[in-house]
Amino acid sequence: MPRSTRRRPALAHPATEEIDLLDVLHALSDPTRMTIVRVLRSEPERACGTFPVDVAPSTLSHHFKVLRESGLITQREEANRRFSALRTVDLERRFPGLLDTVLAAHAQSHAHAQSHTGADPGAEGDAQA
Amino acid sequence: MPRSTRRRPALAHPATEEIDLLDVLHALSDPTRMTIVRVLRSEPERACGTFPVDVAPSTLSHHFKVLRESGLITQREEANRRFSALRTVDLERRFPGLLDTVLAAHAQSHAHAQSHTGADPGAEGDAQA
DNA sequence: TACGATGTTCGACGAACTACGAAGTTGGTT
DNA sequence: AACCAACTTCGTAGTTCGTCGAACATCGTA
Repeated sequence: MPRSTRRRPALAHPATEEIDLLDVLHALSDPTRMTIVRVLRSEPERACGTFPVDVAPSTLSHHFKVLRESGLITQREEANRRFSALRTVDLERRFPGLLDTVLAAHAQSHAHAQSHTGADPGAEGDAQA
Repeated sequence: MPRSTRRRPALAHPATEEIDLLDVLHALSDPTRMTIVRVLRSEPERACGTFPVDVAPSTLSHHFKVLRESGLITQREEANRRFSALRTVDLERRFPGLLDTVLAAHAQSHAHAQSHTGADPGAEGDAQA
């Protein structure tokens, strides 16, 4: 008999004060993970399998682990699904303005020669970086 | 006889519009390189060998190459010295506020339980990250 | 000319990273 | 119970990364 209601080892998240900047920057420097973070910024939470990225489930699982251990996201289990959410409040507290600035930079980075069209897909439509 | 005054291959730098955010984030995610960038923020330029980092010359050279190719720094040759400088203007244009925010975050990241001492070395004194 | 100082380039090596498939776990459904 | 769906963990292949030492290039100087 299990000794508690949670069967899984319980997901490890760093405390807010323990979030390391270099870990965060490294986590964000991967295209797949950047896509995940961008999608997560426009939604409160989302199940792992529903992200517009094109990698195998096991690979995706790895990326979520990196994001979680860097402190960028939280993961919550519900039934056999795992929902991820950005730690916006914690991140804002730890590194004020960082997330906004980086994501704005990424958005601009992808506004090629079409800045006048005003067609910002905003995390929708464009998978990967 | 050399066909021009520059004997070396001439250093390659990405154009401002070509600076890639993920490359920048990756470049900044290394402790040694972050130290270099921090030092460079408080000075207009500096010779390679004068940075407070503890790695072999060849390793340092590698890090400078990564920083240069990511678009974070420029390098200028003078005699047998190579001076590096942050591309603050270009970076501000490409990714407004990014450098300031990241460096502020890093400074905060290292203000442990001593924020009241006012002893912020500010790129001086603490080698590495 | 010879030497020393400053940096770079060239392998090399181990560690870390990204990726995948196979197998396992958990929970809902038939 | 059998099955499917959603993920994770494990093992592994291939690549990239950070590091170093050895050798090389350039410039100023003894």
